[in-house]
Amino acid sequence: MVKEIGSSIKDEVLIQKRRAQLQKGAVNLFKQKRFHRATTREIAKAAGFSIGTLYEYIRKKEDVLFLVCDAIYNEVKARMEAVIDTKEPSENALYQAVESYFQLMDELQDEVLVLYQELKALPKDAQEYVLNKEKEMLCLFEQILENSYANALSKEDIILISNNIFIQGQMWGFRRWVLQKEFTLEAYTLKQFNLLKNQLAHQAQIKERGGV
Amino acid sequence: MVKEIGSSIKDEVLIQKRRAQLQKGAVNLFKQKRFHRATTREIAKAAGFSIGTLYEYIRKKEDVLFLVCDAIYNEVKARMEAVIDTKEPSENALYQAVESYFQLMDELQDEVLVLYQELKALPKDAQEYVLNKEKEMLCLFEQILENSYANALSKEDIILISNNIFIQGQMWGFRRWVLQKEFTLEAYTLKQFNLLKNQLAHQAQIKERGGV
Amino acid sequence: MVKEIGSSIKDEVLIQKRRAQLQKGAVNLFKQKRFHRATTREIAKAAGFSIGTLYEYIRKKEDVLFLVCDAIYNEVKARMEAVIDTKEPSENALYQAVESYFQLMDELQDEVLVLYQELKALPKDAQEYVLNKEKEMLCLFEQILENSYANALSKEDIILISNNIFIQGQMWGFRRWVLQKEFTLEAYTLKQFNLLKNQLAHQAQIKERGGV
Amino acid sequence: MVKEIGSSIKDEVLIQKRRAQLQKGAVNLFKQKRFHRATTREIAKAAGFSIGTLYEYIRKKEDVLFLVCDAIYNEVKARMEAVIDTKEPSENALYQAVESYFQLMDELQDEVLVLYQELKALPKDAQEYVLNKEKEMLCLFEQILENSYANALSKEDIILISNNIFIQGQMWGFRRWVLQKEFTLEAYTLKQFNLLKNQLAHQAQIKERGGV
DNA sequence: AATGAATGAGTGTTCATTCAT
DNA sequence: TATGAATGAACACTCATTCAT
Repeated sequence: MVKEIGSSIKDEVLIQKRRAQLQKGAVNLFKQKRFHRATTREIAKAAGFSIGTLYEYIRKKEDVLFLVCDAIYNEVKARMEAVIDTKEPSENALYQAVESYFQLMDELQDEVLVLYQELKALPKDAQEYVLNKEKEMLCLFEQILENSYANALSKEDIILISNNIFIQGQMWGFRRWVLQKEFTLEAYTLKQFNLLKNQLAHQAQIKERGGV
Repeated sequence: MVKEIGSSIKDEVLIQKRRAQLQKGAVNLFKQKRFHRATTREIAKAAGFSIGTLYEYIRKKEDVLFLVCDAIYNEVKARMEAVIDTKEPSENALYQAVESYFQLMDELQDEVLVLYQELKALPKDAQEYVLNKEKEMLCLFEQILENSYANALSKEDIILISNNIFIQGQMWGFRRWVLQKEFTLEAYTLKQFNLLKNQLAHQAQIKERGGV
Repeated sequence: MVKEIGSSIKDEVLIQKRRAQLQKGAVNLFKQKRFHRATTREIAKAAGFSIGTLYEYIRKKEDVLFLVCDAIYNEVKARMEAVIDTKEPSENALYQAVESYFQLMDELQDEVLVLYQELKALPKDAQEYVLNKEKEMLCLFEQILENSYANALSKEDIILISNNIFIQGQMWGFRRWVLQKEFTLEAYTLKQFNLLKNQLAHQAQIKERGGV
Repeated sequence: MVKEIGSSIKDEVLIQKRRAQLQKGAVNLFKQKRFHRATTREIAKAAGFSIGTLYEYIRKKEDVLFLVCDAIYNEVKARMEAVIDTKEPSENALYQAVESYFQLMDELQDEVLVLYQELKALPKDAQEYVLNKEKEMLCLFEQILENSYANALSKEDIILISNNIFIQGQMWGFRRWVLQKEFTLEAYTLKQFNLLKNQLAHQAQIKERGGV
């Protein structure tokens, strides 16, 4: 599923190049200044071209935001899938997934922050597009949990824990002013994974004994 | 600490009344239409007075947002403190706090959503004001954890777990399209608290044995 | 039938006043500079208010044009009807009508010129509105001809001659660089009416003799 | 008198060919979309070449309009002169001229409509160029009238009647929604010519008798 | 000679804010 | 104290025109 943005430029390769430029410049700009406050002229300038050229590659200001969102999620998904596919489901696989995900959230923290800050400003269809990508990511975690802890966890546990992992990754970037002051990424990853492991271990014990 | 908004009206009681009106109308409006998209005229209308009157009680459009933020955090803090004050520190106290907090996040989910969506649009000093209130809340959880699990948890554990609780509460509202489809608030609270308890239990075991 | 333009101003009397101002200024401006070339800022200035105020009384630039058109046709229609109503159908009545109409076209020549220059730029529904008013005017002439020359003229003659009168009136303004150099309005009216009378006389003779 | 448009192309034959292409495409486009609304890109496309190529054959967008005007008037003049040259001045010659002219106005009605709709948008010098061509046409009618009815008509009559003929021809295209619903071109021509003849006959009678 | 990517001045429109009543 | 008409800076977007290839 790809959203068609539209352009009056004929050279497809050039479009790709310019849009990459644009997306990069835009993220940079949006870090300092939110989408709403950034003018189209500023966006153009940040991308290194004129306002006229900007509008050769997009149709609406909104499209810039979409470009940013799309780039992030594609990156996230690509990286996550690369990690997942190569691993046997196991505690180690879960660790690998969590570590990769947290690592990614660290690297892309600006982009992800931008994405979430602006998501609500996108038109409904673009919002759904992003939420779908998000669902796919949640599914990755759910699958790993399911594969590795099928008999320790209920369906509900899996959903809840996946969500917890998901937002703990984002939290690293969102709440950096608290967390990154107290922890290194490694420490954060290790700590959270330990807490997670404890939960899973405990849930397993409980289930063994036949409790809720 | 109270942010001075400024007003040309002398009657303090009237100011309070009008601002309450304003804040209520604004949240209603912002639920449907983000702050950026809402015009001052719409805000005035939602509050039930004219654009001229609006500007008798605020100085800038931004102030409206600030009013909303302030109202939310005051409410949160008030309720949380009520819980804390009446409880001995214990597992039960933690449960009470978590439950109250989640309950509050459920009740105020629109407001909190609005607050977080717009936080970054506020001027730096207002942002800090909000983040300070947030810190106070985190401290509440930290205190309870400290009081009840002092020898089970390291300082880092406390910080991390407080943060986890904090965002899990917000998650209930932010990710409602996933979570509120799968869980009732009670179930969510119970599940998360159980997972939390398991963590704490496991951490305690570990510490007992003299581990990490 | 009145086209609703829309305004955010509540005082109806003020709206009327401002729109009259606007329409007057706009005609003045459009005499020198066509609608398309005139900027909204220029229009506002010509009307004596700021760009912001302009948009308190219209919704779109187009509305200005509509205001102009509407004012003109209402004026034309009102004046023509005043003349017609008071006259018995007769050669004299026809003369009165033609004279009044030509007189009017002389007085409103700028306005009418503007109207016809810009008519095609109006949205379809506004165009129809104007053409309807035009039809009403044609009918006035047709009625007079019918009443006074019923047995001298065929239906087709009436239509054609009405059209001829109609455009001869407009011609006085449109082709002023030729006609107003050669004739006074009185001379033009007299000449054209004489030519018209001759036609009618001849048609009558023809019909009397029973020919086409 | 030919207006110099300017081109960076050396090959004169190619220039003629491309400009013919351009003029044809432009009329087609302007029928649907007025000059002001048509973009240069659309004009280039309608002519079958790129925007870059368009600007090899014109200097300004305006030039396109000028090209259209020029083509129309040259055609009109050529045809009219063909008629004049081959005819003795007489009532029949007048009929031939009127018929040819009306016929042409029928064939070129789109072009003429475009021309008149946009005339006022042309720069002053181009407007004068067109009005001069118009004057030449009026002169053709004046000459025929003068030659054939010299002693029946005053100079003023000749001017007035020439103008009447002229605009009745244009009227056929301009007011097609009324006239072409009621008449065929032949019927219209015949009717108008009859009315004209009656006028001329009557004027002749009057002059004979020595009146005004 | 032909192309089409790049440019940026210019336009319609919005909306926070002011201020006379 | 309340009103709402007036203001103009600021913005998204367009499009005629240029110029390197």
